[in-house]
Amino acid sequence: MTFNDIRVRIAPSPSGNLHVGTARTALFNYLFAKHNNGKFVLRIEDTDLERSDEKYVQNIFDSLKAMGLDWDEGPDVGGDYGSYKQSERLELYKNYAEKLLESGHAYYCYCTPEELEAEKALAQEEKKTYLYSKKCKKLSPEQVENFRNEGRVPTIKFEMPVKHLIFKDLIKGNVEFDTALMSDFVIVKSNGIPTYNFAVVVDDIEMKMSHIIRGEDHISNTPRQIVIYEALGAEIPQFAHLGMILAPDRTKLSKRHGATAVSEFINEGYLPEAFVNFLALLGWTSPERKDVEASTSEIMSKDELIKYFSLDRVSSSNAIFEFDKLNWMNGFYIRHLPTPELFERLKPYLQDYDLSIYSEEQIETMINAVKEPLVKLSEATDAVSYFFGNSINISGEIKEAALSAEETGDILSEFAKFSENIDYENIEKIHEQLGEFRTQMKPLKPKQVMWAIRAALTGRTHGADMGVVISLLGKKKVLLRINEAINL
RNA sequence: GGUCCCAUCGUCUAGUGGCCCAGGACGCUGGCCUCUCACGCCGGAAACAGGGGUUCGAGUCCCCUUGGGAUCACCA
Repeated sequence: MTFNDIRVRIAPSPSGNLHVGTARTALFNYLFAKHNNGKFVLRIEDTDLERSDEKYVQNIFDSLKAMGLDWDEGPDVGGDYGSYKQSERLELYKNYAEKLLESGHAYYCYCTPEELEAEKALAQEEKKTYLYSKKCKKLSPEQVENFRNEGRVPTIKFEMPVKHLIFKDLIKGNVEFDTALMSDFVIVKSNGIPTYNFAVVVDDIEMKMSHIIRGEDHISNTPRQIVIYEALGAEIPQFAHLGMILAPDRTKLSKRHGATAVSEFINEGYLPEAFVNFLALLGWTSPERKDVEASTSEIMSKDELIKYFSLDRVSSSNAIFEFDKLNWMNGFYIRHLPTPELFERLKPYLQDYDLSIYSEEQIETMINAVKEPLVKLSEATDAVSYFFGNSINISGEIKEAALSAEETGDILSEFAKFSENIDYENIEKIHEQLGEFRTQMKPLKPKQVMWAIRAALTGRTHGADMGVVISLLGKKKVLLRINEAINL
């Protein structure tokens, strides 16, 4: 098999928004494909009529696109092996099921759910592994006729061949199963819809997948899928099973741990590129890079990830999803974004403000002054709030902390006078003038002086550079706020 | 419970028998910078789950124990 033949896929079921686990699997598939000059395919597995919803298909599209994981073939862009929605491939599965029926690998099963339950309960009681009795395998024509008349609609079951099965997993190594312990299983439901294990195999064969990279929750499905490949005489793809992503409490990542959908993270203000970078490092590490400092060697663009990615550097164990590193990384990306670009990304979070009162240049100055501590874009809303509106609210807490000292009144009234002559247009100059003011206020401590002015002007005990604050606010608002603070 | 997978700092991990009294990043922490928060810079604490082997030598190979995870559907 040449490198050009590499074809991988991500096959989410649209029964919810794109989950971070699925997103990470998609990423690894994407990186593997791109690194090897292969194709990355998107297939929607919507055979669960009950739970599938078109709105989730849209969410999957949007999330994948936001992450920059563009697919070469998929429901919207098409491809040589479509349709890329399972619900539109029903005829195909039917044909394959027919083949299996003819070759004797599969048979009709008329058992009712109740009968099956009873068998399982019995096995449970005897503490034996449940194996279907196969009683429907050798039904006489009369019995079939009777069941039909009763109105029973059969499922199609695949007969599990008994063998010692080994497959070589590209991440886990050899994985072995004894199929004698595995029951015959349904491949076509009574409603005519194929089950997952059957549909994936048919699709992966038809779509010529070379590698199946997925979560290790699928390991136990693998032997069932392999025997279908064999029954169909098809070439078996290479498997690679990724460890799970766990929540900090070491259980499966779920809603109760907070956000689990990629779209939620993005809406909260995580940059897609930071999120992708973080996800890539959950289970994979770059080989040592001599072109960069160790301290930033984990910061990688999509192109770098593609360049360095390989399956043999993927960890075989589970990984815990901790926010600390994601937060740091997101902040790092925010800090390093060119200002105009950052402004663009910040706009959705600044909608409540009248940005037109400032020039583009002033906005950029403002953004640069508040961006350092941002962890998420959404935090910008609060971080710039005091640059807007005339008066500000000063909470009792702030008043207590920064404006309650005896000298505060003096500092503020002196500053009110001083502010008449500030050069508001020139931030550098303001810094110098602020220095002069601090000297003027001696022996009061510089910190105390600045603390009071900051609190009066911003209602905060910390925030943007005071030169920037004063410059952007301008004389009118500075005076207004100082006077309001004096009269507090 | 059966079957399968996994096991290095709190977390993500480097490590493929000697280069490791175990390296990096995040977090934590001490200091510097400083008008605040932060950023940045310099330093620190912090791990090979336990027990047996194999070997001149084991974090690295084998076995057992323990722990964690996954899976046992007419869901995917």
